[in-house]
Amino acid sequence: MAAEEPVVSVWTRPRRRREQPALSRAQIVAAALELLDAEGLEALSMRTLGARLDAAATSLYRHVANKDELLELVVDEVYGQIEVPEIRDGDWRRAVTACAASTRAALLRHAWIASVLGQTGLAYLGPNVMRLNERMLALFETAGFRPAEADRALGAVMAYVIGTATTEAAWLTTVARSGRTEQEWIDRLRPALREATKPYPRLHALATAEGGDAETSRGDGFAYGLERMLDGLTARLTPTE
Amino acid sequence: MAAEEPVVSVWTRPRRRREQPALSRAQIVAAALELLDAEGLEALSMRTLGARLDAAATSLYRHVANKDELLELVVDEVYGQIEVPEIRDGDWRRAVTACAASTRAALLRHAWIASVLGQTGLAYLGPNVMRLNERMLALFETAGFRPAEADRALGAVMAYVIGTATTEAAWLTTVARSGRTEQEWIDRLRPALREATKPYPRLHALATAEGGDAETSRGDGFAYGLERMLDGLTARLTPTE
DNA sequence: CGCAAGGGCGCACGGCGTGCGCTACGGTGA
DNA sequence: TCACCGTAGCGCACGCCGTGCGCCCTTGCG
Repeated sequence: MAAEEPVVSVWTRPRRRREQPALSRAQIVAAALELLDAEGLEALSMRTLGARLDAAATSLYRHVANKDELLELVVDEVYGQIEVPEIRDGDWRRAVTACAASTRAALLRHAWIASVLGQTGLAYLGPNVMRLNERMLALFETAGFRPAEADRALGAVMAYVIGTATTEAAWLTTVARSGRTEQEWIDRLRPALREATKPYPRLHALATAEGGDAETSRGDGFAYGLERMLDGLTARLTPTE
Repeated sequence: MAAEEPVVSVWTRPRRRREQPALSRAQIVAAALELLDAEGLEALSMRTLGARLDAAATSLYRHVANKDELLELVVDEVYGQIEVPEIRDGDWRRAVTACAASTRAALLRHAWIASVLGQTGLAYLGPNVMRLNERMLALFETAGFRPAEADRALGAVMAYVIGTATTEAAWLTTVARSGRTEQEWIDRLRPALREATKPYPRLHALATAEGGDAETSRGDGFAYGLERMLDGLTARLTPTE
């Protein structure tokens, strides 16, 4: 990583091609994403990011206005990883469920994003976010919702997914900082939890109950709430009376 | 605010009373909350907070381990503002709806919290969070859910509320930074939005449609999703067949 | 072959969180 | 009454951070 001998002859000097200016926005965003995934949000500084790219921190500012803008770009990159399947056999629930799972997976794969969503929200106009929203909207309209309600329905599902994933991501970040596996961390936390929940009988009962595998338990919880939300939305499409 | 003449005689020197040690954890948390509400997350530094309390930054560390811990305390304080009503006439939906509205209101009243939830989540053991969870759990159990499912149901509703409120809070933070009212900001943004959504017919239609009052529209969206979630949960209590 | 454009960088500024060790105050036992 | 000691408050300093400024060198163009 350290720079080589500074003495370089004219012949060995690396020639920088202007067509590939050694630094590009795409490269910077990719490196930032990699660093964030590997070391978390607080590890991302313009200096360390520059070092990863063999560049000075200030060089980045030729390609990115500031750190906040860089984060917006990285977030949009993550949204680009979310898949929206086509509806098969008119089964829109299956499609929405798959899309929700893909979103949750993307957010958990990049758990640092939970801290960033509170700043950017989804209000900005990144191309991947727009494309994603358009496709999801199409999905709900195909399911039978009129445009205005499709928007509401999409918002409801996404709010649930984001709420779940945000909470999970925060938890996973805490676990990761502890340097242990999720199960180890839980086992280690359990005595304190049992003690702390003593004044609260219902929480205490839950804390005492056996939990099974932590990861699948989280997945089940996510699926449960999503099912309920979809049940409620389905009822809007097929009035029972 | 500036310190007075440094020359003080023995007689005029202010006497510090040990019974009220000039600084207390509660005071610090209260001042931090005030500062966060007034100026946002990035305005909170240990130095400025100290200045607000006529104290040096490092003095705060006698009462608080570090800034992260301080934030946890403030978050718990906010959760203390959430009200959980009793169930009247067996109408648990009304109670849950009121509780959800109270939660949303608290989160929007302190919009900076959206950025912090991604770090702390709800996994920590603050007394107000515990009390709140216990009472909400009781609410769902009274509604008829068996304990394990009551936990899931509560988690689902809270995830939705947090997801909505987080997104709204991020939006409100952006608006606040612009120094304009929400409506002004929307009107100003609309041309850019219309332009950006051109390649996406469905988004474009939504962007072009008249919106009515922004704040009530947000409230309606929140109510819509919550209703759907509660519909889905209700179905679990009263199997149709 | 000279020149303008612009990418990369060294430097510096002001601000951050926080560890360390000193000071002085006030309650306590002799 | 007085010496003592636990502890709140603070000044200083360290190593980070984001980022503005102005210089230099490369490069493609006329």
